[in-house]
Amino acid sequence: METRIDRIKKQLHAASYKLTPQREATVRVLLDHEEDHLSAEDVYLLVKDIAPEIGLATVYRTLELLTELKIVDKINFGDGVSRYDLRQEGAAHFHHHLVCLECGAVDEIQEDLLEDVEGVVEKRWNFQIKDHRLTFHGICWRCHDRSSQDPSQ
Amino acid sequence: METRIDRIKKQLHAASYKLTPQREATVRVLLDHEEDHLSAEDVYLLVKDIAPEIGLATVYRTLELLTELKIVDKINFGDGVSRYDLRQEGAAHFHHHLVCLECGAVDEIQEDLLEDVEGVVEKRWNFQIKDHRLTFHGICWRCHDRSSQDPSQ
DNA sequence: TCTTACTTTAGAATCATTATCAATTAAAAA
DNA sequence: TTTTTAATTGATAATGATTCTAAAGTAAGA
Repeated sequence: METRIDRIKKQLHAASYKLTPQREATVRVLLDHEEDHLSAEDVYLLVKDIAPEIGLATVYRTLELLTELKIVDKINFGDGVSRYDLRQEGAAHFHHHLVCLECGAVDEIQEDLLEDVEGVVEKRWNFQIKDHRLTFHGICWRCHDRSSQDPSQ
Repeated sequence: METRIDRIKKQLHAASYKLTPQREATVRVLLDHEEDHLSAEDVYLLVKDIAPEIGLATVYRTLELLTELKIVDKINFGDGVSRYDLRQEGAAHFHHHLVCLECGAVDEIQEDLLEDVEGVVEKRWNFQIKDHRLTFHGICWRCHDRSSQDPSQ
């Protein structure tokens, strides 16, 4: 069985990059935290557990490289740090996010939902869409539930 | 006739802030560059033309204040600086952006377009939407035209 | 083995943003 | 009008994320 790492390795080779031990460790961390939205610093700290000799600069370079190859997406929720998010394999577009203003949780929406909107934008603005970023800010279901149970709120 | 500045002044007063000369100069710059997406540094340089004694920190503070009052929106296109964009008066939500990957131009879409999508998200994910950020990355009509005229492309 | 190109590390440098603090200004109270 | 109080500002220092640099390491091909 071909693993996800193998396929990423092929993508790197196709662009004439090597999957060095440092790069592999970084990718593994991203795979192990697919649900999260890690900053470079977060990734660095996690990678150090499996490859203690790695340097922060290498993590930054690797993340940049993976972004270039569209294996990860770099995203910014306005808190001063860039976050890195693995793309679903084969996904044409980046998935969407729900950011809770109350607890700060970030949930993902894998469904596209934007087909119609993109059709309108392409035609009406004559803009050839390659990718998108869509983030909703609001109150997540957890905080919603919490405050409806708690009469003090 | 009540001007836009007057209305902003009222919004500040309602939140018990003053429209100081520095703040007024900053707002004027934003009004005069409504089409642009200025960084704090950009705003600072422009404000200096009409209020040379102003400090960079004050510009940052003013932009933060205006963001808090939802008079401007802070947005990040991934180039390492925050940009500040006046909200349309009375707009419930932030407008969308088209970022050209070729020439870097940023165009605005004032139409909402997301009503249906937001309805789905609110219901299906039980998420109470307060605002959104939507940016499309692709090729703008100008670059599109250019390359269709130029056979070398 | 020799050469070449790629990659890494550690730390310095850079750049945007935020914090500090004394000085200024404006409004409120007397 | 004077006094008091709180808000605001400007200069600059501090912070924190990210990028750059230079020397050393690594791997692959000739």
